[in-house]
Amino acid sequence: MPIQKQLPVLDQECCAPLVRQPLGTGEAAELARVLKALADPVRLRLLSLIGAHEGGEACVCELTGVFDLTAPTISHHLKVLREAGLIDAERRGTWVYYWVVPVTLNRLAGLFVPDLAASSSR
Amino acid sequence: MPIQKQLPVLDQECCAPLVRQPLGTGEAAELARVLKALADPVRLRLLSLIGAHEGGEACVCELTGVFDLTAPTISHHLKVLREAGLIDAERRGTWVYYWVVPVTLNRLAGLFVPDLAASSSR
DNA sequence: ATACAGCTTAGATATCTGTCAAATTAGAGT
DNA sequence: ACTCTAATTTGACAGATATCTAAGCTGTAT
Repeated sequence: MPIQKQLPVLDQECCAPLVRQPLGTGEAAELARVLKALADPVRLRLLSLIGAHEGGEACVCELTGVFDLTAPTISHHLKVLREAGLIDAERRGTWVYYWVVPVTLNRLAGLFVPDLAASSSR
Repeated sequence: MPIQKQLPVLDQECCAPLVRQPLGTGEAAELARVLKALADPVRLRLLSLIGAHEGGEACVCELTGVFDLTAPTISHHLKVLREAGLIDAERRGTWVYYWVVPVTLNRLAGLFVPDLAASSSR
């Protein structure tokens, strides 16, 4: 009975969970909220810059220069990412530091990849 | 030299690629385009319904009833998903059938999970 | 042919969103 | 106290978006 054993394995490893089981209304609303925060070129790059930055965090002053945008605009995008739970921030003296919240990113990952149960940090 | 061997492994398996290396401007723009298509509760559910439907495809007539929206609105959302390359469609007689394009979904998956090189179908 | 059902397109509208300039807050260092 | 720098908030505005109604298109069946 090799077939019976093969199917369950495929069931776990194949295909994005998103397209394996219909998403509920509530789930969809919540996920859309987070995806919407991510679905912007500037915010994608901001998140990426913050996450990839040395120490896993970045000061706003290190982010503004990268873009051809004013400080208020960057601040706005950071706020959107923050309210979506994708990043968090803390003021330390003169500067404000931002870092990525792994849990929220992993929730999105769970849409595309099965079995990501307890992913590691960062 | 166990450390030298361990680091490269972590480098491959840990953390979303998105937050490991800064995203380029072009990449970010392209990804944002696809994410924006996905970042809507109705479209998330549509994609999920289509993908999870028997045979991997669904007729529009099977989708409209699920939502409290008019047919033109559903049609609009399907068009957005289609133009993002997330789904494709074909008319067969009276009905139009939609199915998920795995390649595009996998490109998104690659943001969150490393090493997803050649993922399987659907 | 005519009518009907499935689906899309076109046009209209209210809401949301990205951006900037100006004003505001918060801390550091004279 | 004052000033300078870092960052956010506010207000305004142009452009995008989600939704609807009405109209159009494309097959099937009578």
